[in-house]
Amino acid sequence: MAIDGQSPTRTRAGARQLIAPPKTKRGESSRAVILQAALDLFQERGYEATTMRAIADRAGVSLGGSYHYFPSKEHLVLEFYRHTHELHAQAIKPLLSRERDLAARLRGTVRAVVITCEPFHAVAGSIFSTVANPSSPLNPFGGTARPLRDEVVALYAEVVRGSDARIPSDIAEMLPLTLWLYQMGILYFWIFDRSPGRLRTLEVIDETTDLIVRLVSLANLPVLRGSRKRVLSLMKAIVEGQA
Amino acid sequence: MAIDGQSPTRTRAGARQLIAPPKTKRGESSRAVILQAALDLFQERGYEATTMRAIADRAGVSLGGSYHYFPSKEHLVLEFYRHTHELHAQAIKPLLSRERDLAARLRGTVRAVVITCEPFHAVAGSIFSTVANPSSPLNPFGGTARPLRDEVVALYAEVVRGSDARIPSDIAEMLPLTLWLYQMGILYFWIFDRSPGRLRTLEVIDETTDLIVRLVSLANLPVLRGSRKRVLSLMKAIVEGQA
DNA sequence: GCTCGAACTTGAACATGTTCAAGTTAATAA
DNA sequence: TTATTAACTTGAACATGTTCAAGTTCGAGC
Repeated sequence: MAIDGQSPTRTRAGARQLIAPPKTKRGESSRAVILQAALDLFQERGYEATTMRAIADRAGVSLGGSYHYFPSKEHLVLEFYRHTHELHAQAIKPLLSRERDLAARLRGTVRAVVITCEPFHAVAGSIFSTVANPSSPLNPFGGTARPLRDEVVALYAEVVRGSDARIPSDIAEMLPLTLWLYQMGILYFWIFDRSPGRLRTLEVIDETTDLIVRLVSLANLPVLRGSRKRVLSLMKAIVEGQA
Repeated sequence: MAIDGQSPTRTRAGARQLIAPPKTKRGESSRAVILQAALDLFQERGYEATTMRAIADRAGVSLGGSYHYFPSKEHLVLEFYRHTHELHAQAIKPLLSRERDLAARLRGTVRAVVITCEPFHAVAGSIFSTVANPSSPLNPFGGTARPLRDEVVALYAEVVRGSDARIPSDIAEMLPLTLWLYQMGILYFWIFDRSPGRLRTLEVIDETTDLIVRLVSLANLPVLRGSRKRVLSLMKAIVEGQA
């Protein structure tokens, strides 16, 4: 028995290991068919109820097959996550090119998140918890999922940049990351939301986006100057320490 | 193959089932010895690296033994969580009876959280992710862990109540829950903190507790009245909808 | 002291994520 | 055409959390 704090058979080894993309036509098609099977099954049954054996079955490959292309089951979820991000980005394109009001842009963007994710609502809980795990490759503060997180943050940067709101530069710098974090909070709320049509979440989104925009505009008040400076420099320190 | 979104062998059944407390001396001692073994092992090796077989071994019972007293491995963590809560409550007793300044009470309380949890820092990540899982019995928004969460919220109510700060009643009502949520955020930051002596977390605590107290005192400003009302009624609606 | 049954204990069996040594395929070089 | 070899595929084997039918213990009631 190992006493060194590591299990003798640490099953997470593969999770850190990079896997080269397919090198042949056959490989490409195998990867695609496995991924599609996984995406479908996650949506049909949820994360935990989807077994690697079921994925292999539906993809028409053998059990070990997926592991040639994806280091772990979690990595398959990462692709799932990327997929919904692309749906979301696509969905808000018209809004972002038409609307200039910051509150409306923000509201529309966050509403689009939960609307895009609605088909996966039943599944979302277990995925979220995997995402929250600091040692998971899906953790947005960690390594593997970092690029995807940066894409989402960039999307919120675009929400802010394309608006006609005049925002002090120190706030504008931190706002996208803050909004991403805020979106995570909304998603967590949405997971617990059992109201019909997820109306409660939509209400909370409307109310909070409005509040955020109002708070940003209030931040210039003399009484708030001090706190604002402190908040922003704290956030900056945290972000920099993280990188 | 089941297509109904439930795995044919749902292994979470036991997790919801209540288990009666031991009825005999032998049962009591078995439960205690299993729990102690689990607590020790979690601390030594972490959550994932601790196997049910190892717990059974150290406790001197057979593999299935634990399942007579704890419905799942996660329920053993719940006890672990309760244990640290008790350590924490004990640790801040002197502070709460001596100090009256709100900022100092809050700072001391939150500092005590991370100091109490320090021995489990390496383990905390996997535990946190279990806690975040909406379908886990450990989830504080869910069922089983609710009483424990209420205890922690009550502790923050005491932090506020025992201070000499004069806080508007509508804020005072929501503050304990907010502070509990804030503490969760700090813990999540702390999990990622690799600075020596966890100094960065302590700095963030000092800065943020100060900011919170300052914000509370600013909330009476006329310009902030509107936002404050909206924030508080939103929070109230959320809390009530949750229950 | 004896019996009965609830409380407790056991460990084989199961489903699952992951590993890996061995096998198969097919594109390129000769 | 044939040989070479990297890419790809396979499925048995492993460790693990959990279940459960079958056994054991021991105190209450006679």
